[in-house]
Amino acid sequence: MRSKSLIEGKKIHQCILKSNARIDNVVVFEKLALFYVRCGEVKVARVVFDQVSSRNVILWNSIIRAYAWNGQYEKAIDLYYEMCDSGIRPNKFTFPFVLKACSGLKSLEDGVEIHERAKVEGLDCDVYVSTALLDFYVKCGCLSEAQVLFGKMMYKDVVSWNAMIAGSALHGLYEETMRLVFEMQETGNVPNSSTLVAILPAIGRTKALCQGKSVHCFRLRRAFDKETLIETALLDMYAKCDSLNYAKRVFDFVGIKNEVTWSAMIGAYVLAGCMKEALALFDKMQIEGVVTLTPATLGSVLRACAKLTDIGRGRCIHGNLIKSGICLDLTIGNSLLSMYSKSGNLDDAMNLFDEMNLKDVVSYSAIISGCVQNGNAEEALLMFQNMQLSGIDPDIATMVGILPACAHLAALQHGRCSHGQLTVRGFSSDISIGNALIDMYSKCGRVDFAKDVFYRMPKQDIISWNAMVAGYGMHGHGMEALTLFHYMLRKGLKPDSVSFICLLSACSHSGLVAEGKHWFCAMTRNFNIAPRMEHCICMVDLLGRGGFLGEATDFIEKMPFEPDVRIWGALLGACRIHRNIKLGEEVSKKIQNLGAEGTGNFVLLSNIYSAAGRWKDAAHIRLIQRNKGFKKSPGCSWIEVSGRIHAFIGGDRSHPQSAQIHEKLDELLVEMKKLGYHADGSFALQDVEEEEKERILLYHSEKLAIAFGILNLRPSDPIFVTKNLRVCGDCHSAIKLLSMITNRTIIVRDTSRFHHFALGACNCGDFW
DNA sequence: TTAGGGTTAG
Repeated sequence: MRSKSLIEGKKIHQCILKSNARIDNVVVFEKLALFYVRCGEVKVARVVFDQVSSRNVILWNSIIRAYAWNGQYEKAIDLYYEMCDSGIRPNKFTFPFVLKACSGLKSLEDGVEIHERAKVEGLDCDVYVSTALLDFYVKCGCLSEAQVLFGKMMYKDVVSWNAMIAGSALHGLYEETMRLVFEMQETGNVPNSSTLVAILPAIGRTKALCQGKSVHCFRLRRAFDKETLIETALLDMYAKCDSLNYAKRVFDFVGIKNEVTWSAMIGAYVLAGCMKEALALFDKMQIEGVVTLTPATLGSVLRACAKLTDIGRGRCIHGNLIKSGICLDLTIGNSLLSMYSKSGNLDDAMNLFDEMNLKDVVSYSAIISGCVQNGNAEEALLMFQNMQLSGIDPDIATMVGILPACAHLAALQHGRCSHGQLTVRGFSSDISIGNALIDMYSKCGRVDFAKDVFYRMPKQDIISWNAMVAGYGMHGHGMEALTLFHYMLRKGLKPDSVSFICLLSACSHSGLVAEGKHWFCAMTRNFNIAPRMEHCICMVDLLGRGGFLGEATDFIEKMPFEPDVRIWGALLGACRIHRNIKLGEEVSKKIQNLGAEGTGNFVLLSNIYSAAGRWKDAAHIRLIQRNKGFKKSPGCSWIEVSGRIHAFIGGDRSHPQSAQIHEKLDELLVEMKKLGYHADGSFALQDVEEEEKERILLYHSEKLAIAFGILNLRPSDPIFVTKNLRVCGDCHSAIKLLSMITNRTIIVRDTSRFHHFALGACNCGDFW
C-alpha cells in the first residue's frame, strides 16, 4: 500500500518538476517533503526540504522527527540548531523529537542546552516536553535530575510514570521502582504493557519471585498489547528467579515467538546449568525457521559450548559466522573469545584476540581471565598493561580478573598496586572486588591484609566468608577458620557447598580430624548439603594426613560414588607422609588402572620408594612415567623483591647473583650441620653417593630462592617464596633450621598450603 | 523483552 502510494507520489513529484512550478511555491514542496517523511524516504524528504525557501515549524519538526526516529541523531540535533538560528521558535513538538536524539547520543551538553531553551519558551512544564526531558536525563545517567524533574511535574500521564519507573529500574533501584509502581496506581494511572516490560527485568535481577508472580497475575487479568514482549520479559524474569519450570511453561504458551523469545529461553537453560537442553533448543529454533542469530543468542549458545567443553560445536558456529560475515560484531567476538579460553584453548583465544579489529574492556577482561584460568598469569599481567597502553580503562570485572593473576604468581607488590589502583577508581566497596582481594592477599602470604579487607567490607556475601575461611585454612590457622565459620553461623548466614570444602580443607591442614569429621556429618544432617566428590577428597586428605589410613580407606569404600583419581591421589599423598609402602603400591595400581592423569601421583609413589631406599622401584616408576609421556615439571620457586619476580629452577646458575647465592648456601650449610642437619637423601630421587645427594639437595629451587631473599631483603622482612610443586622433605627440615640460624620468618607457599617457618619450626606440624 | 568479561574450594 505504502509503496504503491510512494510510486504515485513520485509521479506527482515528477509532474511538478516538469511543470516548472515556481520553486517558491512553498505549500506544494512542503506537502511533498511531509509526504516523503511519512513514506520513510528521509533522504528524498531532505532534498525537497532543502528546496523549500520558507519553512514553517511543522516542516522542521517533521524532518527532525524523521532523523531522530531513524537513528540519525546528529542530523536531528544539527537541524534543530539550524532551525533556531533561522529564527524559527521551537514548539512543544520540537523538544521531544530533538531530546530523543540527545538521549540516543547520550549527549548531555546538547540536552541541557535544549532544556534551557525549553524553559525560555515556557514549555518545560508541558507533559510531553517534561517527559522527554526526564527520559533524556535517565538515559544520560543523571537519575537525580530526572527525579527532581519528575517531582516538579504538575501533571503526569502514564508515559511520564513509565519513564520514571523504567529509569529507576535501569539504574538498579529495585525498591524505588516498585514504590513508583504502587504510587502510580494510587494516582489513578493503570500500568500498561510498557510498565510491565520495564519492571520485570528489575524483578528478575533482585530474584523477587513473589513480586514477579503478582505481575504475572496482573497481566493475566487484563488484555495488553505487545504480547510477545511481555511474555518474553516474564519468561526471563522466571529464569532469573531460578524458576526454570515456570520459564519453560511461559515459553510453551507464547503465541508468536520472536528471536528474542527463543534467545531468552536458551539463556534460561544456560543460567540453570542445562547446557545440553540449551543447545537442543538452539537447534529446534533453527529447524522452526528462526534464522536471525542475535548476539544474545550466540552469547548463550557459546557459553553452553564452553561449559560442555564442546569445542567442535563452538568452532562450527565460529566458522559459520565467518562465512556469513556476522562475526564482526564485538559482543559475538567477545563471546567466542570467552568460549575458547573457558574450554582450555588459550591459543585459539589469543589468535582471535589478535585478529579482532575492535576490542573493548570486555575483550581485554576476557583474555586476561583466560590467561589466568589457563595457567599463564604472566601473560595476563602483560595484557593488562597493553590494555592500559591502548587507552582502555579497566572496570570492576577487569580488576577482579587481574587479582587472581597476582595471587597465582604470589606477586604481592603487583597485588598491592592493583589494590591501590582500584581504590583510586572507586571500586573498593564492591563485594566481588573485596572477595578477590581476600583471596589475593591470602595467596600472597598476607592473611593479615586479607583479614583487614574482610572486616572493612561494607557488605560480605557467602564468597567473602568462604574465601576468608580458605585463607586461614591454607595458612594452617585451622582454629581461626573454625571460629570464623561459627561466627558466620551465629550471624544467621547459610553455608553453601563450597563453605564446607573450605572448612574441611582448613581442618585437614591443621590436623583437626575430630572437628572435620563432625562438620562433614553436620553438613548433610543439619544443612541438607549432599557431599560431593570434592568434600570426600577433603575427608580422605584429613583422615590420611592425620595418620588414619585404614579409616580413610574405609571412607573411600563407603562413598556413594566411584572414587576418582583425585581421591586416590589424596590417599597416596597420605601414604607418602606416613611411609606406608604397601598401601601406596595398591593405591598406585588403582590410579594407573584409572588411566592416571598428571605426574603428581608418579612422583609420590617414586618418593615413597626412594624414602624406603628402594631405588630400583623408584627408577622403574620414573621409567613408566616417562614411557607414558608424562614429564615431571621441574621444581621452580620464585620470590618477589622490589616488585620484580625472580624465579629459580633446581641447580640453576643462570641468575646474575648465582655465585653469591651458592656461596651463601655453602656458608649456611656449615651452620646447619652444626645444628645436626644431614641431608635427607630419600628426597634426592637418585641413587647417587651421599655427598652428591647433599649437593643436589642444597641447590633445590626453594633453597636458592630463600638464599636470594636473605641476600636482598632487609633482615626484618619476612622471606616469602612460592613453589610450583610441594616442598621437598629435605628442604622442609633445612628451612626450619635456616629460620633459626638467620632469625627470620620464612614463608613458603607450595601447591598444597603455606608453611610458616620461624624459630626452627613450621606451623604445618610436618604434615603436608 | 534476550546477551559478551570477574571473586570462594579441589
